Amino acid sequence: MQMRDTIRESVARRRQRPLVIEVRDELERMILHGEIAPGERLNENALAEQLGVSRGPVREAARSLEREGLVQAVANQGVFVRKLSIADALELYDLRAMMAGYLCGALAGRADGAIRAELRGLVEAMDRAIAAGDERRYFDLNLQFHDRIAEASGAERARALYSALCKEVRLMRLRVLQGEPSLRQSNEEHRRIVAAIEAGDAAAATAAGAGHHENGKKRLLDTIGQRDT
Amino acid sequence: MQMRDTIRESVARRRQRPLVIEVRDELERMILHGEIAPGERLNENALAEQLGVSRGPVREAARSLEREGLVQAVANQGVFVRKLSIADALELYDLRAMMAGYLCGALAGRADGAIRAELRGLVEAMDRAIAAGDERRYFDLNLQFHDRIAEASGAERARALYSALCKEVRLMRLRVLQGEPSLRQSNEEHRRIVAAIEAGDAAAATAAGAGHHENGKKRLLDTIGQRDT
DNA sequence: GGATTGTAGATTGTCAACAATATTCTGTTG
DNA sequence: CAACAGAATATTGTTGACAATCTACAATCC
Repeated sequence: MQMRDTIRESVARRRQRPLVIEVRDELERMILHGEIAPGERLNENALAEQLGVSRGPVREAARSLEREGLVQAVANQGVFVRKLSIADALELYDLRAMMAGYLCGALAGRADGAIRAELRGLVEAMDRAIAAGDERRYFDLNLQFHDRIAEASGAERARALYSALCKEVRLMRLRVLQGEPSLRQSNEEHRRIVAAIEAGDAAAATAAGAGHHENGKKRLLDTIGQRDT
Repeated sequence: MQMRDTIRESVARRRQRPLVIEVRDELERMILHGEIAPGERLNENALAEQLGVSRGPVREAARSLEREGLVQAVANQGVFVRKLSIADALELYDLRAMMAGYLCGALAGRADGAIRAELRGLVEAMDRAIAAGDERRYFDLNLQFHDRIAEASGAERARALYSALCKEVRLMRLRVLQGEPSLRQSNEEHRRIVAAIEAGDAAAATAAGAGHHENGKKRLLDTIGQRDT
């Protein structure tokens, strides 16, 4: 029974963000910024008052965050910011790497001139940031680089999962000041990813994308001084 | 600040499933059984009355399902059962295959005698089901086989994702009556998975697990008569 | 006759109050 | 003084009501 698309489109354009979404985003921000620490409880009353809404939207937002893995609900006790074990974190890194590989592989099969140029430009900009010793800028560009790949890949579900996994990883709150050599190495990997995408080589792009993300796991293992898988 | 375990245990025992969870499970069941068709709206009032609860829990449950990908919420219009495009479905099959591969690989590194024996037993039982021409039983055992791998893998997040992706795939409501030759082939792949796990060969187990799940995608492509990736 | 506008009904969004449960505090007892 | 019992408090679970918004239909105008 689908009517004219023009109507549906205008409806979609007119729709405004419901309060629940606003609340969810704000809670997510608070958690990711460490304003609510892992293991801490999300007090519905306090949050509702603080955000100027009633408890309903806060509860709905919390359910949303629960499915995303950022919080855990316990019956009659409340929802708590998730506390990651080392094993959890290692698994998250694996999954994120897999997802990144998939996104890169998907993009390799469909990248047009615009996104290719954009990715090349980002890699060069990161080179300049390294040369200028601007780690903060490198960090931002790096984020943008991976976001653009995810968006342009056309793999909507994978992009959403990748994004959620990145957020979950941030629950660890690891300080990853990398230093110049590490940055240079990282951008070299970016270059390999772009090369594989431009060559239309999906397998190589998958491998390059996944491999690049496995560094996070390696750093974590170095930090805690283990040497296992 | 942990007090005696006896108290904590009794608390854990006493806690009952909140209404939201019950509602979520019921809604999920209705959607997966096609009682609410893709594209259809979830009427809060009607569902609340039907389930004997108020709209609050229904709304929270819907948010939960939204994150899981089974429904989609539109502001001021309601939440709708997600309608999958062919592209969506293909992506889901890919992601599920990846996740299954990861689970098999993880299990290869930690499978003890009990789970090995259990998996072997399931494969043999599936053989017998094929011989008896009991497709329904094969279907159940197959589900159990993959569930047990997911549980025993120890990869909690991956297991949850795998489970969610399986549910999403079911939104397609594809009839997959396979016929005996296809079943035989499928169980042969199961055997390969178990062999790789028992050999402790993570790479082989990953490949076998992923490969096995790519059949679903092939069947879908056959069905719609395409030959692309 | 077709398009537009206005109105009525249905539905979602939000809230505040009440009930059920968990946590904390305090006094008592062995 | 430690452990327990019970009250007091805080917090979550659930509900029904009200406001905002959308959808469908009918009356009006060109």
